[in-house]
Amino acid sequence: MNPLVRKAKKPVEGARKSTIREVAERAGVSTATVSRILAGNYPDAPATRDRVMQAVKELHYVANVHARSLAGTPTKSVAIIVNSVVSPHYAHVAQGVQAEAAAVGWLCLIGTTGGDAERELAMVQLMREQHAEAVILVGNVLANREYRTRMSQYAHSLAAAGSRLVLCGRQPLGPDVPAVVVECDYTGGAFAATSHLLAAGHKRILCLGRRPGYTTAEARLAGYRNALAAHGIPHDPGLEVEGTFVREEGYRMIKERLAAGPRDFTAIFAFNDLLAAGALHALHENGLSVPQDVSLVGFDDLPPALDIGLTTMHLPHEELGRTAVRLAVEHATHGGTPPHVVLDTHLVERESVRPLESRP
Amino acid sequence: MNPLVRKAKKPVEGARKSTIREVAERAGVSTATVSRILAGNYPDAPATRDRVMQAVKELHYVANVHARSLAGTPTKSVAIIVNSVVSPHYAHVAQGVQAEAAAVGWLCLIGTTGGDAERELAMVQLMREQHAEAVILVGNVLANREYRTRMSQYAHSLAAAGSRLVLCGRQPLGPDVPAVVVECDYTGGAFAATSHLLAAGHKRILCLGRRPGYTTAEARLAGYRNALAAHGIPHDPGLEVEGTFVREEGYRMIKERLAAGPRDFTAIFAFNDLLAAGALHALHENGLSVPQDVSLVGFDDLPPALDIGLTTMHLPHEELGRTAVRLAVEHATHGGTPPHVVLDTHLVERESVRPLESRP
DNA sequence: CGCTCCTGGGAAAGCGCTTTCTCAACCGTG
DNA sequence: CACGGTTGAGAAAGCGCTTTCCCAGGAGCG
Repeated sequence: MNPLVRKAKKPVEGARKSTIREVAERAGVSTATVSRILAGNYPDAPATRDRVMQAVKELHYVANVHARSLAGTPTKSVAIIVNSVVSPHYAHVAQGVQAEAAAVGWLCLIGTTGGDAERELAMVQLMREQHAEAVILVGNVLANREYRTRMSQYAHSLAAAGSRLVLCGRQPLGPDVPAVVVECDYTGGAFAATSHLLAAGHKRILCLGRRPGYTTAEARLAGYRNALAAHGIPHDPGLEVEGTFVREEGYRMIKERLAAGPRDFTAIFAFNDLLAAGALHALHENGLSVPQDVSLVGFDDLPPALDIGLTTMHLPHEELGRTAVRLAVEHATHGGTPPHVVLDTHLVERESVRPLESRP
Repeated sequence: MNPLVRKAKKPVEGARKSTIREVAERAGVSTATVSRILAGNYPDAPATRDRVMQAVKELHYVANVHARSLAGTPTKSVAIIVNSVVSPHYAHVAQGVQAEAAAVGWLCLIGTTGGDAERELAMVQLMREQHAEAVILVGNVLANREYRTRMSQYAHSLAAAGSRLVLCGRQPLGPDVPAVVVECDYTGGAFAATSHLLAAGHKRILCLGRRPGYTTAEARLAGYRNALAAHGIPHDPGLEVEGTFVREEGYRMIKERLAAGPRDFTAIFAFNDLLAAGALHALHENGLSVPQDVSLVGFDDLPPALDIGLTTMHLPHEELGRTAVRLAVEHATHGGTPPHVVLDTHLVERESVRPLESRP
């Protein structure tokens, strides 16, 4: 049933958790009384109350969540599933989710997939078993046919169980799939970033991070192309460099390109800041400086950006996470069609762009 | 009882989770049979098996973890509590924890404290209710008397319940407190970092991040002082700058110091990379460059380090997390005295240190 | 052919809690 | 002093699952 392994092993010592019965006995009352006093929603005599609290303290008693859940006072929780926690974008979203969950007293479960669709599906399944109020999926994934089908199924069964699937920074699965969607305007952002470069007079703009089939990459590429088109610049596929969204790739892309022949671009639009950082490194190694020789724009406005003075598109990462759980909660409470919100992005100007001098 | 709020709200629609009984009825068998077939640990007739699996599929059935836990097949989980997920160090540790947990099929719960001891205690309590196999506490905290007492109590009651408290990158609470400890050799690392600067001929070394009462800061300060002493350099309290471990603070420290008077140091040892990044920024603003004018060493070897070419102490962040859960598991299985391991650190040389020219 | 031995599956007893439902005691009133 | 209205607390019924314990039927044996 469950695709994730579960090894069974016995603890070596007979460690025991104290039960409500033991507390009741020690306090000389019934379990019902203990339960009520702990819940604090019932008239209670101070004397009894004290005795119970005393027993609780002495026994280090904590209620068993599982029993409590079964009996009708479930602990709410929300699950977040990301590629990796170390990637700044995911980390920020996770932070937002965690913060918002904590604010309403919910627990936060977390799982990572390493970018593997198979593991992601398994994680969703696991979280479904946990009866999380919402399962939040963040970011990039290769959205092929089979994946969509399976994920739609999960969305449905999650919804049938009163939970929600939340897609965060990811395109909707389809019109009839009951999934909450919260994303940023990637296409618009990419449009703005590219336009910024175009406004500075750049015409040969390399873009880094093309990745067919991956939703986030495709959205940015679309924005890039739209901007070019809007400025009447012919679109050159040779300027669209393929690769994943990691630092090393940015480095590789530029290194290889500069090694391959004379420089045929005056600016770079990197699809994320990591890529930009890697690219910058490669440029420096080739004696090129930013923005003197090459202008550079990133996407994300995450930690590396500030350190390298990168002009970049700011994304409301943490807000993405917060909104995800807020929306999930609201939707679970009020019902209706699953919301789909698009958060805005804006350009943050630092020191990596300079107008292109028009040569006479 | 529970210090965290729990709001109760009713879902708007009658969303229902299917139960094992419904599956049993649909398949025309008893619940016992369904349970056994799902567990797969019992001889079963293929025909029955197929009927059951069919029903499971049709009903989108997933077992209720809570019921299952109660009935004796608990889902194991491990909880990690950090200041914040966005801080790279915590993120890496969390990644390690998550990965290791996933490897043994455990669930990973996460909570953040924002550096507040009160919230940390509340989180431990919450995780205790969840019956996590281990509660992992990461990093810095103001370890005052009251905090220690309370945390020791939690350690004891966690241990009494067959769980473990794991302190990650934090000093032990005391000899008789049943807590697993895994940390890095901060003092040794700080010693090495400072020695590296000393070996390059620097004698006036500013150190950034003094913070009395905070264990991690104090360990680094001790290493710094030890190194100075080992080289017979008189120890100047005026060179120990106080502040928290964030970028802005590093910037502030250097900015204020340079504004206050002539530069009285030739090198800087920052207690973490964020501080170093901030300091670098301030140096640049003052027309000082690294390593030409000032040598700089950081601590952590986390993302900003690579981008700014920082020579720094490498810490095995992710390994810290992995070890934490591994140790907790082992200790829960085999018992004995709680282990205490210290992981090694090493210097990573980049381009931020240069030998001091001895002026004639 | 009568016996034991497997194999497959049902009944039912909990796991630890919450929550009706019930009831005893006690209060103040007319 | 009898009586309705509080207040405080117990008994017991589940919540959804796992797991003994138990039993029917067929295979294998002497």
